[in-house]
Amino acid sequence: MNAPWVYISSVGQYTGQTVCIKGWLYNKRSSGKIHFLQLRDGTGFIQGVMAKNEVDEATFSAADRITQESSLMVTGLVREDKRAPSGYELSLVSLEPVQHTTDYPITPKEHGTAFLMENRHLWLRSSKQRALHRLRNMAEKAVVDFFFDNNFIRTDTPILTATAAEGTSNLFATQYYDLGTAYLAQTGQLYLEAAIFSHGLVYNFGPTFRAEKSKTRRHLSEFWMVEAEEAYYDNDDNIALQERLVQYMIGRCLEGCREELKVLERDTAKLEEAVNAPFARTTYDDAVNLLQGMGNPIQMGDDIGGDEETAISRHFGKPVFVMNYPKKIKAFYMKEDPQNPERVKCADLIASEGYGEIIGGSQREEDYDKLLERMQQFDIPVEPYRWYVDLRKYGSVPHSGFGLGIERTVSWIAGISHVREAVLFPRMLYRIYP
RNA sequence: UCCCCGGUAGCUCAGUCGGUAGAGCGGGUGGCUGUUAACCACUUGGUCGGCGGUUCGAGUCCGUCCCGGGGAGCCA
Repeated sequence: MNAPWVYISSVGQYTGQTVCIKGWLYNKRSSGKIHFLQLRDGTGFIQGVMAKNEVDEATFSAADRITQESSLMVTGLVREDKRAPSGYELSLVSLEPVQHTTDYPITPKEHGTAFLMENRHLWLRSSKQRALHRLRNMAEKAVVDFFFDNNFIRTDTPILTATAAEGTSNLFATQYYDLGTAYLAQTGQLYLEAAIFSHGLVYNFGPTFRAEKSKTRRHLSEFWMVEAEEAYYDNDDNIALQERLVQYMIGRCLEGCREELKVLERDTAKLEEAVNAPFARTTYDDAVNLLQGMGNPIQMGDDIGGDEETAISRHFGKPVFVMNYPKKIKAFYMKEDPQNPERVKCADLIASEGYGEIIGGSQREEDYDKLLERMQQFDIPVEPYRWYVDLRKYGSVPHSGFGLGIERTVSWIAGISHVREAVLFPRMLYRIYP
């Protein structure tokens, strides 16, 4: 049998022809003299039908014995069939097991998340997980395309660093030769700030590490972040850029991942709204007043927590930028608001539908003396940051930047309840296996 | 670190007032030519998270430890 090997995704081009599919058995149903084999090959799913009176006895009993998640190669005639979800079926003429699986732990029935996380290496094969990671693939492609098309240069920043950007706690430490302790980067921002003086507009995309002892649906110890840094952009330019990026990402996913969003049972109405209408904008002060008006006990000067974010996002009904936070609760490098020195020129983007903060960004302090003053206020030693403050001496310019969390953004687009599914093998407070 | 919830068959769970350990799914056997988490019959399957205590008797009550889940703080 010399049937050509084809992928399920392109099987429609072979209607009426006999083809070979190489893949795995997803599930099987049988009615004694007819077998229904649910096949997948990485590109899609198709049902193979084998009737007893159409094949020899050995072939029929091979299909009878084949088990869930066995690898196999089959040949069959491609047929259009209205009863098939994809519109196509395979009339099987032969079946060759590649490896016979026994006792596959994940059945087509319900499982708890603890069990599924323990079997993450197998869970990835499930259709919802497949859809999710294909959606992530599209979101990442959108990021790269967006920045490329907008004249940004991808300048990936180091993962091993000597210093902390935002305080020394919450960092993973490791021994670095004879040079002392190195830390896994929790941001590449400071390095990107150096790169704008070479390229003007830059971004990075890579893993970032935070040893926060957070156990919530929004936290990972290792997550992927897109960070951009823009010379001569003020806070408003920065926000406008973020809005365009997020809308582009959602638009590409809506357009290119219709099947995946259907598998994920995502109600896409809110996403379509987000693409077509401007995001809301508010200030920290207005948000606090709003929350207080809703009976929230938040005080002026407090940070905005998870519950407050949800309340704000519900109020606006769409993604919302919260701008100009108090200086005291934000990082040292953020630029003071000239209108109000107690506030900084920053913005967090809170996704809609309760998905929380997906972007943190700000205009940076570009003045040498002001920056040193702020570092002093935050008790940050200058010496390890000598190179960073140096940037304010040699052609300093106003500039801004932001970081977007990929898993949070993908979770929102996918409509899933926990970021841990949005990354292949999540690293969390109590989980590093598998 | 703190608060809340949970741990019973391979998986998902039920287990009343402290009185013989249960179901569905999975596995096995048989049946079924259009199944869609197929179905039907039979069958298999237990260190009730560990240790200690109360009791004639503990899955159930008490103490303690371990493991997991969600949240707070912090953040993307």
